[in-house]
Amino acid sequence: MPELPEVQTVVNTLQPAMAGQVIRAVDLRRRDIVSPADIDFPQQITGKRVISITRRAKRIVFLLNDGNRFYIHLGMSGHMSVEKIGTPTIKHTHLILHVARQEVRFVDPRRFGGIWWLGKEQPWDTDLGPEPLDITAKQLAARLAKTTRAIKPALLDQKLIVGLGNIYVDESLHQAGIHPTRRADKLRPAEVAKLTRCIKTILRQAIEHNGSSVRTYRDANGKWGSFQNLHRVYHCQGKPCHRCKTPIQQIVLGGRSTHFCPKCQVTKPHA
DNA sequence: GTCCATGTTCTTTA
DNA sequence: CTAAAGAACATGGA
Repeated sequence: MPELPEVQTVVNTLQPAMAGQVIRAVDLRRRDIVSPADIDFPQQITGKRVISITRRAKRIVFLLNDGNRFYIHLGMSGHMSVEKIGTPTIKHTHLILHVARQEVRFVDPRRFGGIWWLGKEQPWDTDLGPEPLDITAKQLAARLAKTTRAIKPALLDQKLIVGLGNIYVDESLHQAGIHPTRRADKLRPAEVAKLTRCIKTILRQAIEHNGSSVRTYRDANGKWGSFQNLHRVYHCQGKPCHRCKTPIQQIVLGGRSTHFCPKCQVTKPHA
């Protein structure tokens, strides 16, 4: 469920429930969702105050008053929910934090997500590329120039740029008029500039609409996002392109379902 | 039963 | 050696 806009929305909805509050009790129902495995996570966070909840890439980062940090990654099926005390738990509820007069829960059926303990160490995100809302066209161009892969799998690579997943790569490439199979290192500077602008526009709009609920995604208050109603290509195969009426196509690229307009998204740069 | 899924990481191949 | 392609992870819904 989670790409940058969805994770940002979850962060935004967790903040009122948790920021400045003490974690009074911790119920970790599956220890194996915490990395590294030898950390006593409940003991580390019980009684600590949550100073801030922020987002880096698709990670939800918690800073505690003792300087320790940890992050939650939602994986494919993870979600957070703020509940009244005693609300019946659903299947696959792995963690319950008792905060103020509420419970903050982490639920993840497929368990691709989890909790990572960071401690107080300074560098912890060196494996991640730059944030898409901050990146310049020049920066993105320099990174794309280093790979011969197709632009779509390149943009999905979190070492190259973070935050984008299958939905927002397809939507961004469509708005930029770039075919997903184009070689990343063969894009022209003007195309990369447009792509950079389109990525930012799409992500900002998606955040305004509280993300895309294409399957089961909801924010921590159980509210659905609405950006799925504004998708131009993702899951729109067969429907007429918004700009040229050509039916949207769906192919498999890099093992991922990929949606694009065969007319608007050119396979070769203009002469 | 089959196929597919908003993600990441490990293994295999070239 | 490196980069890229493919498989794997675990569960549920169509």
